[in-house]
Amino acid sequence: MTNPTIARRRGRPPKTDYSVGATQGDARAALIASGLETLTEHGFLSAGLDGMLKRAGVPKGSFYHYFASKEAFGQAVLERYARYFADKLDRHLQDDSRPPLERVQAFVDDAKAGMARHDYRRGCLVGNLGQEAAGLPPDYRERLIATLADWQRRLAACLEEARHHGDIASDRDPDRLAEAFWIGWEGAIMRARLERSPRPIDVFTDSFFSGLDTQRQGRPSP
Amino acid sequence: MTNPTIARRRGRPPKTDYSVGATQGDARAALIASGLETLTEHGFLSAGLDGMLKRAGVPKGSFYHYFASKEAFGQAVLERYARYFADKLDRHLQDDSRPPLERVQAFVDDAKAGMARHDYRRGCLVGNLGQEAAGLPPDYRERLIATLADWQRRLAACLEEARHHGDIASDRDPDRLAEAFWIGWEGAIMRARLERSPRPIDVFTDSFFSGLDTQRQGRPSP
DNA sequence: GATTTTATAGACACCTGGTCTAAAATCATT
DNA sequence: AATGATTTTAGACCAGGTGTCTATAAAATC
Repeated sequence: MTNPTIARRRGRPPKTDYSVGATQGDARAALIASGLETLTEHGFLSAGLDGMLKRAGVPKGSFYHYFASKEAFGQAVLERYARYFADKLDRHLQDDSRPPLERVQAFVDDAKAGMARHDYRRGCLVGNLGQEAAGLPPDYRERLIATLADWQRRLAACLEEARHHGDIASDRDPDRLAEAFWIGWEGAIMRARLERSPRPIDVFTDSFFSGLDTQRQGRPSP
Repeated sequence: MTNPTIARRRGRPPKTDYSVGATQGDARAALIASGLETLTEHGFLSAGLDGMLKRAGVPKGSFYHYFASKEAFGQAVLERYARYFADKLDRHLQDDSRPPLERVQAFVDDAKAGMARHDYRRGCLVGNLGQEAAGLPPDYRERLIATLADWQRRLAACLEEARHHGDIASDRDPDRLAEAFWIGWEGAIMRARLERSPRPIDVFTDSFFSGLDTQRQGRPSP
């Protein structure tokens, strides 16, 4: 709502406009940013274009110049979100200055802080759209599944390191652990949003970590 | 869709109609049953009354005779679902003929079979509505939180038994474990629906059980 | 400078979905 | 049997959503 309204002048904008402000002149980017905010909060189906247009300060007529339909728009937003999230994952999970499991915890803390910053009103776009999959165009399903598989690969690589590092029992499969992580993660984000509290995320991650290695349960190793 | 269409005659129906058929004459029950099917698949906001009315064989005009609004209808459906689910839980978790953890697995198998029966198109109503909480009337949030707390109590009691039974490490808190279970459970149901597969449920439950007791990881106990 | 291309403005058509009112059919009572 | 009350229904209504269309303006191209 505090978004700077981009130039509303009629007709093709002057070339120099692009260098004026951050989002100024780039209606498409403003629309996607607005879509990210709205879709992470309300999902796709019950989100109205009008609200997103107003938030971006872009008139309706411009929307269909940049996107073929609301459906195509949603895909663009999802793609952007997936990239944003994968970058965040890599930033933490490939941080060689810390042991692997600490990197995972750092990612969790980062995500938790993000949720708190928005008063636990926004969730994970993948989770939101996943729940709506029944009413979404079929291509969405594939994209969502592929996105989760991508995140799983990135996490599994880090867990594999943790296993070599001795923090995960050697008979556990990092890939399956990563799969379990994202399954539970989506549940935790959903619940955190429902209760407007970070607690579900903590309960889940503690449970996840405590299942990796028996040391964490205060039992002597063999 | 194969639901028996109830009498569509106009005006007040004859008194004897109530004894004719099972659902006949009871439009309210038919509506709730229809709502259960639709809302578990599509959620609340993007579900249209028309579809549910058609499925129930009840004309549109009748709806507001039985319910004050779509919102009140949703609450009635949720209440019904919570009761149905709590009954299912108790049926399994209080089955004294089996050890506690086997009862949990029996519940999981039951739920899995239910999902398969509907081709993984229907999910958990609590999960669906939870994800939509941002756009739902505020009373929904409380009801959803209370419902999950109720399920948590029922599961915790069973896990407490399991702890006495020696299947759970004595330093683990059954209540917190139960909390973690439902957090992950909702994630698993969501993912199973997205992938139209029981695998996410298996991955989650295996992960949950393997975190309860180190014995399950093939390590010698102290 | 004339033409074409790109971008915007905002009304409008069309549809769907939730709500409400007036009417229809039956019951209850005299 | 006639009248009034009760229960159910049909369909109109209106708000809000998506997508379209024409007019306009600036820039690029010729």
